[in-house]
Amino acid sequence: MPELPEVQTIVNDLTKARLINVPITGAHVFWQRSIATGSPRSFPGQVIGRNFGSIWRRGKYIGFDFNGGGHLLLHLRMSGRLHLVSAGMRRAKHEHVVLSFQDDRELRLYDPRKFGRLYLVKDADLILGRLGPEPLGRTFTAVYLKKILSSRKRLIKPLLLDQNVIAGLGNIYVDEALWDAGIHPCRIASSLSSDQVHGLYRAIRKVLKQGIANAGTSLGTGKGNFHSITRQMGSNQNHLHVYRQTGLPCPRCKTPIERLVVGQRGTHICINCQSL
DNA sequence: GTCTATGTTTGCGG
DNA sequence: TCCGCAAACATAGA
Repeated sequence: MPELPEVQTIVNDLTKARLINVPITGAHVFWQRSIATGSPRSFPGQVIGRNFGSIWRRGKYIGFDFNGGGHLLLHLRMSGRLHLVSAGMRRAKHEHVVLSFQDDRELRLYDPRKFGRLYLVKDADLILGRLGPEPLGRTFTAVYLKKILSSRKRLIKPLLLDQNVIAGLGNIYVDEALWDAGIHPCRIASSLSSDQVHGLYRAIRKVLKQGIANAGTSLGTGKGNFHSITRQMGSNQNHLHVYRQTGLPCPRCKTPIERLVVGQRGTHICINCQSL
């Protein structure tokens, strides 16, 4: 579920919440498989008494650096969220891991589908080492994108979703970027013209920046939506051009948006703007 | 009630 | 290398 803009929104809110340097006084694991490294039973002992020195994002991972060394990494996968609540709050259904802080706040991993994972590691590269560049970072340039695409025979959409090529794109923002650049998701990556690669490069950065500016995309109506740590919803769902807009007119040419499946993922396109 | 889709990643077999 | 599929799960929506 959370892609780069949603994860960045969470990290921004965690930063504002001033959790840095607040000692961890308790840790409880209610769903063992949420802890992906070591034994879940040893998890509390490894974090209690420690505190975070910084909180950051890499791809779709949230990173917590411990003062004194070591990292706690979190991937929210499909349905994971973080809740920051006061310690007195009754534990809600699906809150599977709880970190308690000395100032009576608790950070809780809420994850109905239980795919989210916490990693406790000495070396973050163990988990993040294979990720591609940050699409909003300095190493992600149009030249890099052109080089990557020119050697690949895969379809452009599954390639953009590959975290080892670019870190952080997911289904929503790939559909939006391809529409913005006027590229069909089934184009062979190496077949894009130089102009199309440049357009795609700009589109990727544009849709991600817009997603962050809007504090993420919160789809649907129920409590399953994306929201940040204080349950604040994002507003980017009001600015989508094709994603889940099936049947609605294309904002550029009014052709109805169509839904298809590409690489087993629901895909939304304007067949007029994104011809094959 | 039943069926299907779901924003992610990994690992398998071909 | 690449692709398709299944699995890890629960819930919303048709």
